[in-house]
Amino acid sequence: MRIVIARCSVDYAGRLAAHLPEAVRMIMVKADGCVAVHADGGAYKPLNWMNAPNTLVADAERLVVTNPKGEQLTITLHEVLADTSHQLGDDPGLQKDGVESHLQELLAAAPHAIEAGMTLVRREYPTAIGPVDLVCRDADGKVVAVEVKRCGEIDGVEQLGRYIERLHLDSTLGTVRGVFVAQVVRPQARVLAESRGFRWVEVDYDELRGLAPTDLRLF
Amino acid sequence: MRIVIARCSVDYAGRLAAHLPEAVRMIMVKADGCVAVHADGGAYKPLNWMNAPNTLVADAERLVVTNPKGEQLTITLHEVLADTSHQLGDDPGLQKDGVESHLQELLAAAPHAIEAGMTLVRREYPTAIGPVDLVCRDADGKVVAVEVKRCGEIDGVEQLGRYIERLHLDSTLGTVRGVFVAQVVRPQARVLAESRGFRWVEVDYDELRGLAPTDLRLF
DNA sequence: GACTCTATCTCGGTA
DNA sequence: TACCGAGGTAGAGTC
Repeated sequence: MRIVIARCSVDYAGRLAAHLPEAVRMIMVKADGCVAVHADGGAYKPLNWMNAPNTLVADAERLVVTNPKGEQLTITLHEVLADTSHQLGDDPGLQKDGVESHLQELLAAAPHAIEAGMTLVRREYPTAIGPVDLVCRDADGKVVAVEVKRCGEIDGVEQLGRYIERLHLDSTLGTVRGVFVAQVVRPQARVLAESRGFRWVEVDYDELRGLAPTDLRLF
Repeated sequence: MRIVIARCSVDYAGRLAAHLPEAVRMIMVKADGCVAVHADGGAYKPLNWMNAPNTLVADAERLVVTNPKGEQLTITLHEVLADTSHQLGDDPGLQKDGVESHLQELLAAAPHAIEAGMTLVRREYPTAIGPVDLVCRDADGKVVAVEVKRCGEIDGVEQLGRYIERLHLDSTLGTVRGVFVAQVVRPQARVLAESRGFRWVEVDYDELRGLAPTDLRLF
C-alpha cells in the first residue's frame, strides 16, 4: 500500500463528472491497484476513487487512473508532502454476526416466533425473480410468504408483493398470505404493508437467539 | 490525519458483532475522530470503521473507539510498523455534474423534451409517501406524473406506480397518467412500465443541457 | 456475463 | 432528531 500526502486537484470523468479543487489530501493506492482520495473528515468514504481493476500511469506531476469501462481519474500533484509504501500482505478477512441471513436462519429454526402455529415449508424458496426468504404454513395450513429484513423499509414490502404475485402463478400453493418481518418496521413500510394486506411483525434478535440451538451462533 | 501501519486484531460491537484476526493493516484516524481499518485491497471500503462523532482512548497497546450510540471498536496493536500524522486542513469539497437532481432540473425547465406540449405544474410534488419528481399537464390538459431516474430500473417504475396510486386519492387531479424518464431505460423496466400502462422516455443529458439556460450548468 | 439483494451501507435533504 | 431517497452505491451470491 502506497500512501501519498499531497496538495492536489482531482478530476473524475465516468458515470458522472466531478472535480476537486486544490487542497491537501491523502491518496491511498492499494496493492490491487485501487485508488482513493481522502479528506481529513467525512467518514470512511473517499472524496474520489477508482476501484480495481485499473491501469495506473504515474509521474511526478500527476497520477492517471483508467479502468476498462473508460472511466478516468486524474490526480494532479501540486506539492507532495509525504510518500510512503508498506507491505501489508493478505488479510484473513472479517467474521460477522447479526446480519440478515442470521435473522433468517433463526426465524427458519423458530417460525412460531413470527406467528403461533406457523411451520416452515422452505427457506430461500425459488421463484423466477429471486428466492422468497421463508415459505411457511400457518395454523390453518395456509401458505404464507415471509420477507425478512434487518430494517423494515418500503422496498422490502414491494419485494414481498412481487414474490406473492409470483407464488400465485403456482397453482399448487393456493392463496398466499404475506408477512413482513424485521427488527424494526418503519412507519411508511407499515402503511404500505397494511394497504397491501400484509401483516408486519417486529422480532427481537437476542430473544430469537435464545430460542434457537446454540450452534447457530458464530461466537 | 494520523496513519498507523500495524499488526493488529480488531473487534466491533454495535449494529452487529465483527472480528478481525491478527494481520498487518492500515489504520486511518481523521481529524473529526472517525477511524477506518484498511486491508491492502478490496476497493475503498475499510474492513472495519467507526464514524464521527467518537471518543477515542489510545495507548501503546490498543485503540478503543466509542460512539454515543454505544457502539465500540477495539483495535489491539500487536506491533506498530509506522505511525505518522499530517495536517491536511479543510477540504473545499466535491463538485458534481450529471446526477439525478440535475436531470430533474433540466426536465423541469424543458418539460416539452419529455413530450410535445407538456407544461410543468410542480417539481417535487408532495404526497404522503414522498414527493413526485415532476407533475405536469400534457397537451390535452391531463395531469401527468413523471418519475426521473439517471438509470431507469424496475424500482423506479414501482415508485411511479405508488405515486400515481396516491395522486388518484386527490380527487381534484382527475385521472393521472404516468411517464418514466431516464437516460437509459433497462429492458425489464420497459416491460414493467408498459404493463402498468406508463409511457417510458429516454432523454439525452447533453442535449437537455443545450436546451436549458446556461446558469444551470456547474462547470 | 447479467440479475438480484444486502449493507455497521454513506450521504444529503427535509419535516 | 428521525425519516426518506439517491448513489460513480459496493459487494456477494446466483443463474
